[in-house]
Amino acid sequence: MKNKIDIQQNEITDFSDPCTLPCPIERGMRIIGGKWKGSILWYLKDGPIRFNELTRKLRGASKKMVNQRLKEMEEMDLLERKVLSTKPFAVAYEITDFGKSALVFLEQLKDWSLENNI
Amino acid sequence: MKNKIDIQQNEITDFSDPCTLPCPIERGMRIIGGKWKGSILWYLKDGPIRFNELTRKLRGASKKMVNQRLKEMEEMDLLERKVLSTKPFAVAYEITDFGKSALVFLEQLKDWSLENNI
DNA sequence: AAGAGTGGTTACCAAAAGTAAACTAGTTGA
DNA sequence: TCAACTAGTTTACTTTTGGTAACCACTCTT
Repeated sequence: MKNKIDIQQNEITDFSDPCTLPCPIERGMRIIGGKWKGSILWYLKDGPIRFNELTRKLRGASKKMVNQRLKEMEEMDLLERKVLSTKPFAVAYEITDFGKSALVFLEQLKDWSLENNI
Repeated sequence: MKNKIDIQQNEITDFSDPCTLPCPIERGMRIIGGKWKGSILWYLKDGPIRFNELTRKLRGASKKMVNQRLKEMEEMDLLERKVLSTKPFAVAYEITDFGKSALVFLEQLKDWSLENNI
């Protein structure tokens, strides 16, 4: 995870960097709000999932996309990539504690979606 | 707001249309998750705001962007555009009940951001 | 009359994001 | 040996997004 820059204390205002955005909602959205990110985290909540399985669940997303998102989310410490020493080898993606902390509000988003027929 | 298509009952799977996405989290994200949308709604929660004021608050967003987002959000019934008959004329943007219903989880997102130093 | 503020619109351009399809390389079962 | 599955990577292409800057009509202040 990138270091946060305290925008109260200095004048760095590079708005292309999510960490310098003034609004915490905006900063949060840049972490969790990307295309597919929320869904991926949601699918991971019940246990590790393997790459192809995840791609199938996220119907409509290409392999490249899924892989890109997974890499980003691993860098942000939302999930972990684990290579299983099975034969043939497999890779499982597992949610981290930080990732789990985001589930609270993803659950609310899900409820909001369903309640409002979105 | 677009009509929801019941994906349980038919086989329409146009994934470019948010409404046909299988995951409610993904559908919700397409409504509220865009760049600046969350912040705009958050700034509107304490009362109507005028265009230029909003643009100034959203430091880093261009007039064009703000206007685009406002139009989208008006179409989605998240907010209302009201022309005030003052001289010179002014425009105020006001949050709707539907918009207010999203504030619950935006608040959670804000807390999550602050708790995790995002 | 000039300058600033209101709320935008427009044109142009660059960069980012997303897509399908082919390809890799190793393993396994028929 | 061949097809299929694992987890991707690469390519080539199209689409979307976003940014700057100029412009507009109107009004108010100086």
